[in-house]
Amino acid sequence: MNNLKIIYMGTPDFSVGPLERLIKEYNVIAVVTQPDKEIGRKKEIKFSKVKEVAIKNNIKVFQPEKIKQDYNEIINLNPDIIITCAYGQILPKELLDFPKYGCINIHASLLPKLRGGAPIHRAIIDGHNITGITIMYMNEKMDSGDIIYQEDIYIYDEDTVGTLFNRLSRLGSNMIIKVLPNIINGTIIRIRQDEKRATYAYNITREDEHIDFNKTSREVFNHIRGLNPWPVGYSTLDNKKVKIYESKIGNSKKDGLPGEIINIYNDSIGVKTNNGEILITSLQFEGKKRVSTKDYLNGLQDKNNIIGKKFI
RNA sequence: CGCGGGAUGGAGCAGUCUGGCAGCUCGUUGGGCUCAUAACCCAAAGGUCGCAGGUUCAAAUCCUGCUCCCGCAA
Repeated sequence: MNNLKIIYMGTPDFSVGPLERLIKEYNVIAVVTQPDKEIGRKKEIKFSKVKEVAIKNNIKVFQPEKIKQDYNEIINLNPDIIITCAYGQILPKELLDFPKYGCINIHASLLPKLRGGAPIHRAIIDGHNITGITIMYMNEKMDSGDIIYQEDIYIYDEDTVGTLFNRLSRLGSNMIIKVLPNIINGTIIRIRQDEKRATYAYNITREDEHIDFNKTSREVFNHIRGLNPWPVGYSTLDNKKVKIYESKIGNSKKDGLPGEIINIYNDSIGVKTNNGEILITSLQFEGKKRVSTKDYLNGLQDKNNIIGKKFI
């Protein structure tokens, strides 16, 4: 089994856990990840964690701009199986058909629900109580191949994308190790996805990051934690962009327009929503650092004059 | 050289334009009040004002250079 030649494809931090486990127990001959991107104000080029792990373990790294055209090097390595995890590109048919044991994907949702690039964010934003990991065969359509194995996990109110990310990454790592022997010896059952029950988790756009206080308190709460710690939801106050990191559901019945600040508490500000109040407990104004709402309030000359101001 | 904001006791900020005693809201410590308190009252400690140089009788404040942090855009 240690002779099994695995090629691993993944890009974000989420992909690191499974990669490390596979390196430990199998023969990963190459890692494929998205091309390096310029990051930040200074346009520094930063390697992804996946790339760093590969380099540290002396594993070859490929970063094709378009794997649809640029896959010969991968085939030349003659992999027995390709395992992907949030790689970010669709593999061409030639590649899908090549490995003896196929191409396997680790996806962070209970397929056919939440196909696409942002399943963890969408699971929280959409208010799901349960999500999980699906290990599946890949085909030419995004996340629609036959299911091999699934495990589920609860989503708690305390969860953010960050915490859920960690748990799902660990779960995915364990699951691929658990199920890989069965894939090799052919003792798994392929289950076709029910297309009628398919839903989609598209990548988060700029517009998706805008917090809409016309929604219910619960929806706003889910929206905020569904974007934390990345990319973080935002709104606008006094013509300044404000990122909103954390919130709680409030219970004030005060009247007001959605987005209006209706209460000031010790460590939060109460903002009117469609059906009540949301308490903002951690935020960041443009040009400033992230602060707790308590610190923000401490810095104001007159706390009370923010009452009635409106998040837009 | 992509655009912009910022650095002031442990935290968040005001003061900079117009140079003149280091200030506010918290936190910390001590004391008081209270059946009690995260509430209230009194007091104290705590700052090379990011770094380096310049102008001035005098610089947080004006001038020059630098470092670090952040928002946008990509």
